Amino acid sequence: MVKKTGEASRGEQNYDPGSIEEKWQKAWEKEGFYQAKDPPAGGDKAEKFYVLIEFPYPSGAGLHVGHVRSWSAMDAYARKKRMEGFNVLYPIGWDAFGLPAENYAIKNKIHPSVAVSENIASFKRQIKSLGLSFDWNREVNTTDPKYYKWTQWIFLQFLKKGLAYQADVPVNWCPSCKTTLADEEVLPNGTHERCGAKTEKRMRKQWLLAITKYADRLLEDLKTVDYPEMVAQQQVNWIGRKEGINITYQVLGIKYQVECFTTRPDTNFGATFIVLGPEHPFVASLLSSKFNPSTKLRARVQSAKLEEIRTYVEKAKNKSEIERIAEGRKKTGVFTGFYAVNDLNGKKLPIYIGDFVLGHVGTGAVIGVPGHDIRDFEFAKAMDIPIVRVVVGPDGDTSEITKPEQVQEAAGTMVNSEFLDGLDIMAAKEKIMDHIVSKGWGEKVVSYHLRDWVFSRQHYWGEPIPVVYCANCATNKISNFKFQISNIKGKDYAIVPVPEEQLPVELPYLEQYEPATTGESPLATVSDWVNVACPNCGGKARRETDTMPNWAGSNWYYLAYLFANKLGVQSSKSTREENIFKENQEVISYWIPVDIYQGGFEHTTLHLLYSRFVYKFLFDIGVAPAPEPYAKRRSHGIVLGPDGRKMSKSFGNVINPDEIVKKFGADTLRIYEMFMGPFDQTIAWNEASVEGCFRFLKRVWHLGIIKASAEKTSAGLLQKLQKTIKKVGEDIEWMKFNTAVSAMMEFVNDWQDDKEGLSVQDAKQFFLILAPFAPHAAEELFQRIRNQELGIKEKIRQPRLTWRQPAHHNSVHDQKWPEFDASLLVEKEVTIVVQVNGKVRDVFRGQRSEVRGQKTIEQLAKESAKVQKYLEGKKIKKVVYVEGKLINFVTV
RNA sequence: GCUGCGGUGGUGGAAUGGUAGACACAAGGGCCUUAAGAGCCCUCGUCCGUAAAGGACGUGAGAGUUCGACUCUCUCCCGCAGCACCA
Repeated sequence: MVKKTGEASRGEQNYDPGSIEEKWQKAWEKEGFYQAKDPPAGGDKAEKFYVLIEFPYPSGAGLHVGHVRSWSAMDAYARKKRMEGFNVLYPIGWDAFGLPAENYAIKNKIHPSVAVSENIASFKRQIKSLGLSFDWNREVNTTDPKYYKWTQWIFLQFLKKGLAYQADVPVNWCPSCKTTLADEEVLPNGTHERCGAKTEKRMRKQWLLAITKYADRLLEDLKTVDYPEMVAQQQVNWIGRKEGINITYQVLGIKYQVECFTTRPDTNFGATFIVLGPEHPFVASLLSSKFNPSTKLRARVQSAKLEEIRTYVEKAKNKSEIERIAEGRKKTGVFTGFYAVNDLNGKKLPIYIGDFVLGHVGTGAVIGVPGHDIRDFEFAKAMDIPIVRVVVGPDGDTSEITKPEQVQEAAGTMVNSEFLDGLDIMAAKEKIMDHIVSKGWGEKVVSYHLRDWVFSRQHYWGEPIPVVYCANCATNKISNFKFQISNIKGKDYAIVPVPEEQLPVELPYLEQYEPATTGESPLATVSDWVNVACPNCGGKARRETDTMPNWAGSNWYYLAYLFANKLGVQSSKSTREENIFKENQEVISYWIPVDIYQGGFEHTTLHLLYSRFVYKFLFDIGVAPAPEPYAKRRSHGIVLGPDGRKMSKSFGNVINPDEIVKKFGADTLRIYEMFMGPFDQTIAWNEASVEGCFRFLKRVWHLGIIKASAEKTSAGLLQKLQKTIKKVGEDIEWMKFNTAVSAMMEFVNDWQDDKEGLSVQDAKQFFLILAPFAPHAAEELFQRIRNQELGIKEKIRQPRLTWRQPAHHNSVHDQKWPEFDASLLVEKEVTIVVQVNGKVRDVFRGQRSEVRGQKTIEQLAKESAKVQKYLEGKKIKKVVYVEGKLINFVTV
């Protein structure tokens, strides 16, 4: 834009974010202003502060205003911490492996590696236009071989410790696309999100990480960290620790025992049946051709009966999610013909198969106590099994249980239970557990909802799992053989880890990266990559073709930032064993734990739990310094479209941050996103309100130029300034960004109303507290006022900015966070509320020195006609007086 | 069903036991302007009262604790999120 000289000065009076924001962004970047300092050997004692945001997945859709919301807020937080003198680390990187990138690539016919680097470039440009104080020097990218070398290394450590293992697990299979699917690709109705075909479950050998081994610690250590209640509770539920007992029941007539897990052994005298899940091993052996019941039993298990069982089990196993939901909680089942015996009372318990019993929960077999468990009740009703009452609830009902609402699940007193009678259920539980254990009928166990983490994907765009399958090693058990064995199509293979010095196992560049129709990863088709010499015996071997899930790279990225520039310095030919974590111990122990980790609620039981697990493992192998990675976790609410719906292309309600920046500037966008509402709450976008924030900045700008040179700030305005400094500081600390902004708005309103305005010194103070929120405007105003100052004193005609060496010492962002003058906070004038029976009847204002003392106030209050009206003819029973605040007359 | 969070003007929200509705948006009116925009000023919970004064009611519903409750306790209703036939 070309301006005539004469207009320049007038032009500069107007707030024009376009003309200042980029200029400052460049200046800050040039100065490396936001680069965190690693602990200097023995020097600098600046306390560290690690602010972490969840690194973005660089999607093709570009930056979302939701990103902006949380990053701006955390940026304000980080900036304030910096101004308080902390050595702040606020890094960013890219979580770029995984399905979304692969799908985006398939859809747009761009290779994922190309798509990712394009998307990163545009994300970067967008992020940089927001003036966020990220330390770009530490950028990491999970798809960079230098990075995933260490993701693979971590996997090998798991393997070494036996915590990575293979098992047959059900996977989602799309019969139409002929590919395995991740859970997130299957819609809740059981169909494939891309093609809409009904998916199936198939068993497949997968890699698993033994997170359940860490369940207790993941649970226990939640007490040592500061997470929002909702997040901590969700993890507790997800881990789902339950103490109970596995009771063994002898099956009558054959040599077989059924184990049932229960948390309610106290009700065991009321047991009338056993139900096995369709996946239970007894069911399988019953149906297998090898099953050969004794002649005596054959009478009971007729082949017709077996057919019935077979049909039921087949049907149950093939039931889709939809069918189960459609059936609701209706119970079905089939009698096996077998009985087991309850050692407690010698009762015969018929054994059923029912699909409400899940194979993976407990022991996959349930002891049925229909009087005291609603599902058991429903099953008993459906199968016509007797119901026995063994607990009397608080309602004292001792009648026969015939209706679901009579089922006594909670608190009560034992009956019909021999030596337990009369006991409270909790006491009974203790007593019977000891009894059963001492008799050898069962053992106390802890069960978890959490299950081991399936760590394989049959997709292209992920970290290759760094192992090799070698048949020779397996058959010949070459030199101190220590490998796990994998049986593939009937043949044994040794699972040979790729030697650490050969990492990374690079993902080969593939033209055809679509999921293969064999159910294998597309990598399986690359024979010159797959076929490899066994690192152990040198013989012919095959690489693992599965890749890691998209969570793998995000498990440790917050550690990678700490030595981002040292990733992959080693030459690939080296034979030296490296351990980048060990080599960077000093840096890691300086920065860890993360002081505040900010991210979405949706990651609570996924990324957040997984990364805690991985970190604990790193701690156990001696490369991480503390038992928990994140000291504090906070989550942000979602930004919805203007229509109150989730932003989505199909609704056409997506707000593009670029457009807001273009129209109003980054500062307005940042302020609005912080002002829109409480940080952890879901809020709909409102463009009109964005304009309000723009108006606020325009006002600040205007006042900063014309009303910031008073000789002395008036007492009233000065006090307001002190209050605002205090409030803004506290609100940032409490992450109440919305009220911090409104406090500044209040102040600016007062500033505007004030005749004289602020003194230069006081105006600077205001720009300091504005700086974390509107970094560009605050910087520009701060520099202008500074130039003005210098100009007056030193007669330097400096048209621009005093950005001199050491440059950033002049920046508003390198000033000390202002302190408020507590003595000025005390209001000279106070308002005393006069209440009669708690209702406000009058209000006094006056000098604090005058309007004080209960006697004085009581006197004043009683003189008020408004108050008299309500006291007339009443006897005052009590007077409540709060100094400087209120007086309340309580009448009879 | 379980767990967690929430319910306050036309709207987003503020108020952590002491004047409910800060701040902002929307709406209405005015000033300025040839006009538009921008900016500035005023009104703005509901009802009664003539506009003022003044009054009554009011934070999902009901009860309780308290001199005093949006705030604490209990019961219920509704909404959101996560988990869910978890034995």
